[in-house]
Amino acid sequence: MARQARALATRQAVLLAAAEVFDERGYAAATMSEILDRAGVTKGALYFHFRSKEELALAVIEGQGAWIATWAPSSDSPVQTLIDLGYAFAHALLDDPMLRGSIRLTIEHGSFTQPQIAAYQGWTDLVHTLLERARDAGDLHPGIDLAAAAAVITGAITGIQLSSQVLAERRDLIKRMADLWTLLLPGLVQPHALARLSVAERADS
Amino acid sequence: MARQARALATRQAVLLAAAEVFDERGYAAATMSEILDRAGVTKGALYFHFRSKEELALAVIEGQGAWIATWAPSSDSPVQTLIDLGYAFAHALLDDPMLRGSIRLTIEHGSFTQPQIAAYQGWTDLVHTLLERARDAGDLHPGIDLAAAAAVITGAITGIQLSSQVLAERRDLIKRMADLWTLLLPGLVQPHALARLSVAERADS
DNA sequence: GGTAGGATACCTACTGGACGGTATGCGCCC
DNA sequence: GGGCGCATACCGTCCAGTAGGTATCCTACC
Repeated sequence: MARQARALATRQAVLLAAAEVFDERGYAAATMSEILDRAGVTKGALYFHFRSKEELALAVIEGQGAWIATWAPSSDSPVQTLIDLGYAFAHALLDDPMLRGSIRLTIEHGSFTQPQIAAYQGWTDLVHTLLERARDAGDLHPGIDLAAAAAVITGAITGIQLSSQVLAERRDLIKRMADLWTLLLPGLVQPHALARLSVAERADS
Repeated sequence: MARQARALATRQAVLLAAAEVFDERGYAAATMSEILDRAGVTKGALYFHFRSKEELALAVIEGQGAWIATWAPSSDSPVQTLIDLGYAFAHALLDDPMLRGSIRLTIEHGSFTQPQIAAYQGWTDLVHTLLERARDAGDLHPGIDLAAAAAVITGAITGIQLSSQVLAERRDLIKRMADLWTLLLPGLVQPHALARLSVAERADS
């Protein structure tokens, strides 16, 4: 697997361009030509690295896994970490074309079905783990169904992000995220824990 | 505008088939041929009623407006009505292909941008109105930002529905809706009002 | 350290098919 | 009998993917 540095660079260029185009047009409406142009690469180069349009899309979707993998807890408090995760995700959506394309492809449950489920599951698992820690810390209301709460939270964030994109090109995404936590947290965490949380975005990571 | 009955029938057949195909494949991946086949109609008939693929899609999106227009409040309590609206929407998503296609097209912020915003806005306005009534009835926490809450609720329902579709083909949609209300309501309504609500689906409409 | 030779990385031109849309014609209801 | 409603055949375009060639790099042997 001793690849050349140049090869890795073009591969990355293709991935980035593909993520951008997929994000803007969606899978079916995206054309290889536009990806080619934007990457500054020829067809031969692209099809050397990716055997088909679908394989390219799958590689873009994989970007989510990479993002999750590099993410690190930001606080001792699990719930605060969950809130911060939401904001980190929001900022990544605003800044990182790779994640944007990945998210759009995931949301478009289209021809390829399996990997989307994996991507969704990755987020839900992450949230679920944080909720478990919060429960063990005694921060949550007793009797909360963690799996249900994790599914609702990931689903809600998905929808918030989507509606913010359609209605305002994500300009109000951060505010919408704050609004979501304001509404959700009272049903999730106990008052004593709620008092210690910063619902608005915090200064540090 | 005295149209023939037959014409209206084929127009409806085309709309229904289009909604189904758009729902299953998305706008770009949907082909006119498949819509034609499923509607049992020829190209000439379709293009007599709709001048282009885009115009057909817009007509499908309009189905949402029709659904909202026919919907009627189910309870004296505004919040209960809001909850019931969520379940009614969920059932319509499970049963009504027209609404399904319309929702998918709305979610796919694609080539045509304007009407999606209108569709989103229709839902948000409806929720906003119900929240206003709830506030006037003294059911909500004081100081709640109604516009923000309306945006979060519609966004969250959008996302719940979407993740339920991707992960479980909407099989757990009703449960997810119940989970959402369980989490959301404590942050929205005051305890005395919460006690009177039925979060789970009710027997009547 | 120079070069043979194979593998890696990339380029260009092309193809086959599908797709949205149109032109034209024809029967049937009012 | 005229226009509404539909049928059929056709067209130009565009797109994913491929064929086949070329350049660039790495390794190894002398």
